[in-house]
Amino acid sequence: MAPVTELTVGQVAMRSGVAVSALHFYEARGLIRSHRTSGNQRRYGRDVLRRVAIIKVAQEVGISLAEIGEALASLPEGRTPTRDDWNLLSTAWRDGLDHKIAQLKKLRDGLTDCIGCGCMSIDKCPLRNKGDRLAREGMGARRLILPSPRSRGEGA
Amino acid sequence: MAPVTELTVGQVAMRSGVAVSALHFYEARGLIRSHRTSGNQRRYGRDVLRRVAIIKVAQEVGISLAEIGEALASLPEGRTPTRDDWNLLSTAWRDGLDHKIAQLKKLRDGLTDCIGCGCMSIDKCPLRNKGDRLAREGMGARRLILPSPRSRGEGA
DNA sequence: GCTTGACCTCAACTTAAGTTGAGCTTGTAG
DNA sequence: CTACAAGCTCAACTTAAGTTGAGGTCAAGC
Repeated sequence: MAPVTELTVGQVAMRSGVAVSALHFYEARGLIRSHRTSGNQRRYGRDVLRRVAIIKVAQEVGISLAEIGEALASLPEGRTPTRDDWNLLSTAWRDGLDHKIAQLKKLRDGLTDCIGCGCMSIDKCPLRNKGDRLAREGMGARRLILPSPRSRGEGA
Repeated sequence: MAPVTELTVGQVAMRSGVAVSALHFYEARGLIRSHRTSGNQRRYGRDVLRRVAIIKVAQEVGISLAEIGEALASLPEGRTPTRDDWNLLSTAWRDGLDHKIAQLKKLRDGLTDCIGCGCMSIDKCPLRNKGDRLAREGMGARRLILPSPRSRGEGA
């Protein structure tokens, strides 16, 4: 029984519930790391399970892989989060989530107001008129966020 | 003063705040319609503004173009929504929004619980263990929704 | 009558987060 | 020692919602 602390991709996939291809992908993105055997196969330390768990939680919260990567990388020495690190991360993420919920509520209330209102006259719709601002501020509910390299849609 | 009721793409873009290319795109998707001049240029009726307004609101709520298209198409004769139609649509969408908010709240509460907890031991994390279910139910917060044609990630 | 500017089509590119497949290597069990 | 499972790399594909660009037409002002 040599130290079985090393895990293969397949084992990590099984235990973490993410696909092997996803693990490769995360590694390419720098979210997890591995070393290789003489035969070029990946071996992971057990800490990878923690990292993957965090990645999954963060994703559910709506954090992009890029952001997750930054958060993990910003930790001292890029170490796998300790309990304290995790407190920091999860607190920040929870706050983001709170914010998103608040935005959605605003939107819902707008929509509620809108239901009986004169929306159909286009110009005096509360949602149309405050919704714009809301959307431009970048809430997370849009399916795909395009940074839009050059915005050329200037009004007038 | 002949009926100036006809709008060019550019005019619609200006008045609705969406790019010309997006209007083309919506048209290709069947969300809006136009007829053409002898010179093959698009002309829109004023109702297009209403449709576009609705599309934008629905998008903010997190509805995909496909769903919006279906909703619009499901109206009798595929007409541009009347006030009553709009009531129906917006009510349904608001309910969806409510649901999404509820999901996010659950997630946030899980995260809150998680902050002080023994998460880092991976196995006994409440979020890890109920979060899975939550996520699989398909909440809207994930950035990109992949229908995943064949799911092959069967556990054990 | 010609030159802008708005319009047209169509194809290719973008981002995110992976998946799928081909073609090849490793490792292990019988 | 030889299969066969698992691993490897790399490229191409997927979805959503458009954008960007090339190459060509239309309309209006001067």
